[in-house]
Amino acid sequence: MAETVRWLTPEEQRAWRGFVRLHERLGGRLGRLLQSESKVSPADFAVLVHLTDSPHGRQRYQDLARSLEWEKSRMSHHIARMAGRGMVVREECPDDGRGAFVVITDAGREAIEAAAPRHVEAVRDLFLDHVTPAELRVLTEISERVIRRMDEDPS
Amino acid sequence: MAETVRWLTPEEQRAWRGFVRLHERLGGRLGRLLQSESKVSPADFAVLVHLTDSPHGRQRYQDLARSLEWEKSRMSHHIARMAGRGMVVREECPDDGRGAFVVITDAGREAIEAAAPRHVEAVRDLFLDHVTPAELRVLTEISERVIRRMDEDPS
DNA sequence: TAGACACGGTTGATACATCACCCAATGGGA
DNA sequence: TCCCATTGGGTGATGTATCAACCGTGTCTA
Repeated sequence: MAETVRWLTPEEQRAWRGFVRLHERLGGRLGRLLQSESKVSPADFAVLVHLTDSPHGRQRYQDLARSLEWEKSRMSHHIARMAGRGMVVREECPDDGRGAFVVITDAGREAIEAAAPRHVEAVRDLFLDHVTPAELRVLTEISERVIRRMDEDPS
Repeated sequence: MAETVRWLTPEEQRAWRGFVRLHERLGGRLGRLLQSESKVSPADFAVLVHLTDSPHGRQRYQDLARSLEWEKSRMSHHIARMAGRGMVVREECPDDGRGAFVVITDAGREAIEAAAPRHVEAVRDLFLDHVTPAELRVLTEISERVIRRMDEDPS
């Protein structure tokens, strides 16, 4: 079995390593920047973005988890910590006795509004400004195609 | 200041989110696969790959940290855990009283040789097989260009 | 040759992710 | 109507990442 492995060609190897490293570095910098300048971690940021995108700044735990592709356990722990820092609150759901909402607070809105401009600027400085529109289209297409494949085949 | 932010255009937004999500999903799957089938975490895997690439399967902590872009602290903690599991050993450095080597063990070699084929196969199945050679070249170029920029400007 | 400073690595505290379970509410059949 | 599988969420243990502070060793220079 091990003898039939199709190892990566040099170009494939280079592409794959480059891709992995790109994300590592980019993610690292953006994360550090967010955290150092605004007391909002990348995870916090993602949660807050989704909440501000939702009506009344509220979402069910599960829906949030699905759109962030987090496990419910992670969501639960993380929201608890964020609630502890006053950025969100947990709210019971009257319709469904089991369910719960997570709702953004004023402090949460302030936090993300403070963090967003620097974040967007950094995404530009570090990434978008160095990619041509044509390349960007290729990247978008690759990403969406591969993600679609993974959706179809939950392995 | 907040008024002068160049927010992302819809295409940029789509590209950026796609890129971020692509890595999240791909990384998640590959990591889970690695861990579930071989008792080697993605971090372990990276360390072992670098060690097998080095003469005598040994490298200085710092060198390893630099090429993986880890902090020395992370390296220290992680190697300690890997040593606990018998995949590597720590070795004093005679030339430099401060320094130390990390050396792969036979068990470490077995572990990575067991894990690599499945990993490569998954990288293909999930990613490379869905990207054309031309797209792959674009991706490589983007990655290397952006990484180069970050090297030049350590912000 | 004595400081002073840089380097290589370690440690402990804290935050975070994941896993394996748990629990209660729900909703569909038999 | 009862039963039971499913769903929405929570919990605690464990492994991992990050930060800051630390320590001994090496190196440079006054």
